[in-house]
Amino acid sequence: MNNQRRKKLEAAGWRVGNAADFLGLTETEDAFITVKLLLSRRLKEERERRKLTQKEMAERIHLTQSRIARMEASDREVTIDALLKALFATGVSRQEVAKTLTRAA
Amino acid sequence: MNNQRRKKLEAAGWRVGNAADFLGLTETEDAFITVKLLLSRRLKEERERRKLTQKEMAERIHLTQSRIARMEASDREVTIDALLKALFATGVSRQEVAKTLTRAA
DNA sequence: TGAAATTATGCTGGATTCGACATATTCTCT
DNA sequence: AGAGAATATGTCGAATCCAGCATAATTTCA
Repeated sequence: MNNQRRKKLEAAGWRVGNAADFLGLTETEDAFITVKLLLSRRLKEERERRKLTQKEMAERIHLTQSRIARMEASDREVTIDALLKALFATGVSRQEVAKTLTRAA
Repeated sequence: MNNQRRKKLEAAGWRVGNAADFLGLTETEDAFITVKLLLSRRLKEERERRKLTQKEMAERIHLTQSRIARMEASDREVTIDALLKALFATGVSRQEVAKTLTRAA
């Protein structure tokens, strides 16, 4: 199992090594997790582009460092709602978000 | 206040007639609600294009009619996560979702 | 008009997520 | 290696969301 897939499964709440390897993800789950992954990556890119630490980023958009960390990790408990709010608060436009979603998984 | 704005405010949990008219929404809130509105519209369009009732639609993607109704209404309690899952379950692709987000608010 | 179908809204208990803080782990230098 | 910065993870109470069911309101059409 490659690393990309491993991360995707873990984000979905799977523990690598269980039945997911055999069952696979449904297309719906796959598309959903991909969106989440793309948005979390974009959030991290935005932060790095601005050369900010997670702490600094958090302060600017009124969150905590831990929350930013989990968002960037595309953690299970993080919703797409939360990611979008963070991206918009960071100044990313709706059009840019749309473009991000077209990226290859 | 036009109808578009009224719906947007109500979706955000405002009761029309309160201070929102004077304060306005922040840009972040506005972008977020707009995304939600565009996705809920798309969901309704998909259903109507297939000439399905909410009940039929609900059965196909394993939800209830009331849930579909609230999603299409862009109800406050409905998350973007839920809307995306419904859209993907309906067969809309990630690329199509992205395109939907570029529509005019 | 009025019955049937369709859509919208009220409610509730259980599950999930959020924000916040503490602490652990990893990374980056010298 | 070791200090300090940066990032990741554990936990918890409060807030929010979800599924499901009942019922109200609206629409359709004979």
